[in-house]
Amino acid sequence: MNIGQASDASGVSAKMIRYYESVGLMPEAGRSASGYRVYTESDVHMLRFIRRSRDLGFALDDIRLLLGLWRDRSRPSAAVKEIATKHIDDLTAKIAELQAMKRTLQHLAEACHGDARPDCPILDDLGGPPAKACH
Amino acid sequence: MNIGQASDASGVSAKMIRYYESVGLMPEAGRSASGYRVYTESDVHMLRFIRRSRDLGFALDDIRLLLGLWRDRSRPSAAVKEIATKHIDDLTAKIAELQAMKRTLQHLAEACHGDARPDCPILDDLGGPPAKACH
DNA sequence: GCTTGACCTTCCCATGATGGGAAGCCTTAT
DNA sequence: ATAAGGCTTCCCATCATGGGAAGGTCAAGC
Repeated sequence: MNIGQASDASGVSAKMIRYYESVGLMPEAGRSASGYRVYTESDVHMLRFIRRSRDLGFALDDIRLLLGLWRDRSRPSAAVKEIATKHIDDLTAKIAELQAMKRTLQHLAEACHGDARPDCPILDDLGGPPAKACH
Repeated sequence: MNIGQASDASGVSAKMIRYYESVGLMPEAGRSASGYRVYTESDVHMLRFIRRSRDLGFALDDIRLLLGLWRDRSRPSAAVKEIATKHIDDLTAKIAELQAMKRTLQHLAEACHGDARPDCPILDDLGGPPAKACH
């Protein structure tokens, strides 16, 4: 199968398939006589694994580890869970950060008339003292 | 005031101050006889505005607009509120995306023993069919 | 005056994951 | 045989930030 078919079958763009190969996430693909990359069902399976991992927000470095554990059929599940738990913690922190931004902005936006008048608590806050908005 | 002092006073790194100038977010700074950038209190004020805006997650392009409105003392507050509201919507979408990842990962992690045994629902999901985890 | 250390300058490179596009070769169907 | 579409590599761009090198400047102490 050529890269286009592997892309369609896995949901990973051809561009990304080449990139994953270049950074060692995928093994070097076989080549046809004319130099085209050739993929097997097993490769497509691995690409789907990567795709799903990316969809869950794992970084490529994490996926590298996860792929290693996936291949190692005697891995301890604790090793996998550890990576996942760490990622959950990262997500939790990121979510909290974004929610804090959102909360502050909502307070400011609520206080802003949003009409033709120029006075604006949002700009007042941005330009004002480094005091934190209350909540 | 030199760039180091402006950095300390604004909380924006010297590296970033130069960058903001290079992309036109800050006006070109004045220069001393020897070529050092020279900053005024007003510049520091603008840098703090940028800093605060970044802390709230605004992109530099948005900050460019916000700075324009800040300077324009006859702006309609609606213009400011529109930018803020759009950003709140972006944050809301991003938060939802991360929460969906987190939820799925939590279900998977709960189902994983996390011990020395090799069977692992997390890897099963990643390597399995593209079916969605239930919730 | 001269040295030293802290500061400043510009320039290049790296990040992370992805896409765009060009120039050129290969394959397949008409 | 020709055209269309797929493949190759290579370079560039994103977005905001930091690291670091090579070299000029300033201020303080001797």
